Amino acid sequence: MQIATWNINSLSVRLPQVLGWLAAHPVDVLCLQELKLTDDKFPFDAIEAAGYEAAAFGQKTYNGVAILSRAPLRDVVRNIPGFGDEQARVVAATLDAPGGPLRIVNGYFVNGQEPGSEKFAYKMRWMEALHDWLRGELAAHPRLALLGDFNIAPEDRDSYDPVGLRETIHHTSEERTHFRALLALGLTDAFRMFEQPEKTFSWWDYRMLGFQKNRGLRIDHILVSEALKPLVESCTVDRAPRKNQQPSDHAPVVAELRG
DNA sequence: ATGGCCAATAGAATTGGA
Repeated sequence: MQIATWNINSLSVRLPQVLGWLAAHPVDVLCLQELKLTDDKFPFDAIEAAGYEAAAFGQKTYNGVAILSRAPLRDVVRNIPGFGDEQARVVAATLDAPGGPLRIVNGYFVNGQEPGSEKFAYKMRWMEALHDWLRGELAAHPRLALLGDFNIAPEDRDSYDPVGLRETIHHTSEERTHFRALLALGLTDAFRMFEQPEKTFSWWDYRMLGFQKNRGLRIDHILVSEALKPLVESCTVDRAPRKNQQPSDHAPVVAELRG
């Protein structure tokens, strides 16, 4: 089976591209971020017609996440329990898969704007809360995958300019420490389980011909638990949708799980 | 000179993204 994540930067604008991509890549699970719409405007009918159930958690203008799944979803959690958050950034759900129940956690991590800013402090608090909540989630659901837009380039090789951008947003030591703390829970970056082309990224700035020059970052990730790790057969970035007319600035990341 | 684009809101300029 295949699980995927894609920050689509407005579902209203990108719904046709999402449906088109799903038609060509009928993944079992697709986690979306930056819906930028409220749940009453979520296109449940079009998603259902494409063969998917959706657990949506949106808000007006900003943020918003959803899990699309071919199998029914249950035990849906919206945002991090106990962490009061005005912003819709997390949705989690369980589905039945060949090897047993699969827990999907979809996160739209805080951008953080600039180190030292209030938004950066919020990013740190948010990641600490996510980390602490995930410890229990992993204990309750050994077969767990954390997918989403992490807004962190975990290592220098995940950035087009690691020297020029050292300690800037997405590259700071603090952010990378938080990323490693997630790994220390027993999660593995599925992308790095395999040989990958140099300079593989998942986001490119709309400005400055970012995509054409491959000036990008790898900030969208799929992390898998110890129980899932032996089942991962591949993990790739699909650059093709970034070439669409009116593209999202992010590309989908897809992992193949055996079974 | 450190930007240039894109989306939402509103109905022009601002906020946020990364």
